[in-house]
Amino acid sequence: MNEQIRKRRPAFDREKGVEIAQRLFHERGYDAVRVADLTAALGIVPPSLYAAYGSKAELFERAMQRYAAEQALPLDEIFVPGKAPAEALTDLLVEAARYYTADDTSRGCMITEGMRADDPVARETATRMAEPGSDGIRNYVAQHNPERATEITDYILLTLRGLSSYACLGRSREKLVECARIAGKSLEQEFAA
Amino acid sequence: MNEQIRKRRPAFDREKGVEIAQRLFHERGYDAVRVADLTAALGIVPPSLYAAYGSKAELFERAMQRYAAEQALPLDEIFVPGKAPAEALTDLLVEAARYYTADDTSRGCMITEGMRADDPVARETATRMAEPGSDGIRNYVAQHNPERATEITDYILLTLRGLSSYACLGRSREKLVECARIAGKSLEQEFAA
DNA sequence: AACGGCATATAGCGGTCGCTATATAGCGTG
DNA sequence: CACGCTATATAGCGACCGCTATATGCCGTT
Repeated sequence: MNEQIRKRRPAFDREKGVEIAQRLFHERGYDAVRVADLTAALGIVPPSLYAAYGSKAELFERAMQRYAAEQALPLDEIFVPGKAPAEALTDLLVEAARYYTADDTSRGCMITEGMRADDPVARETATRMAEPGSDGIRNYVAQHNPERATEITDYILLTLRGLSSYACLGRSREKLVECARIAGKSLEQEFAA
Repeated sequence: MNEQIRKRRPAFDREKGVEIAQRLFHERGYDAVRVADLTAALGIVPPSLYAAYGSKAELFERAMQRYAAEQALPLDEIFVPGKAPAEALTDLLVEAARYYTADDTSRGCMITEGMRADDPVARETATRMAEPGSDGIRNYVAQHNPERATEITDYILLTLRGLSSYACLGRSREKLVECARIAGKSLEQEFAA
């Protein structure tokens, strides 16, 4: 009795799996997502996940690469030449506020929050992936105020962390945008001639 | 052979245990601290911990109460009557920057970071314990700018989150203080008559 | 049609988690 | 001293973790 034969489903879509994993990791954070959550969401069993991606940490890295490629802040569009730097950087903060509240399932910045994971491998991966963004901001700031570039960039990055954390708490988009605007007012003084 | 008798050590100091637990939780966060870490640090075995504190979550609550009582920002000293509100709130941010970098083992604000724990019970406990501080700031702001009290308070709380998160990343006290000062400059405009 | 290789499935490993049933040591009380 | 109570110790529970050894169904190739 109960002679159920083992059904084999067709091969699953690897890239689609990364997309689903990205959503899960972004929604709950690396530590809170279990391998069982991933396999359930992907409709597969653990060996398929490991055969396809190697490990939970490697799947996380692929998910973050996808995130960075698709949902990174468009620095090029925000840092247009000729725009006042204080205005551009305020736009960056406001745009971040909007990105971080794009939907109520994915909260905050996936990379920023990944840097705070308990798992050291995930943390280092996220920290590494955060560098291009930080460098992009630092380079832009240095072009307009080289003497204060480090301080201003730290202030921007710290405010971005505040925005991401606030988003993770479920604070509204309006609240975040308003905070971003207030934070931007400090920049006018920093870039005043 | 190996007839080792069971030695019973004298009763351990409950309050000292809370102090040690506070340091551990503050250093690594609720989720990253295991019961085994706590019992090892306290020099006891699990049943003693559960007999004394009930559970890991209850010990965390007692540790946070101790933290709130001993290491909360001295709002009364910072919000002195007659002081310009922008200056007082900037002092609050700068003082937070100093508190959050008091030593290299306890990073950030224990309550602020507790609100981001994966464990829902710990998260709710921290969220509850954060309310008096938030209310204190909101009340002070409302006394000087009732129309913008919500927005300014959100900005302060968001910046405090940024400071705490930056501290958890190991950023230096100097960096945090400088960020706090820059953040404070927005407040001058908010309170300008 | 026959078959080799691989992606799937079942089942479960070793480890760790928070927590506890049970036994015993030592203190306070008479 | 004798006793009872409580806080300690031993030992381990059940659940879950990330991960994998092994078997088998399916596909592409010939």
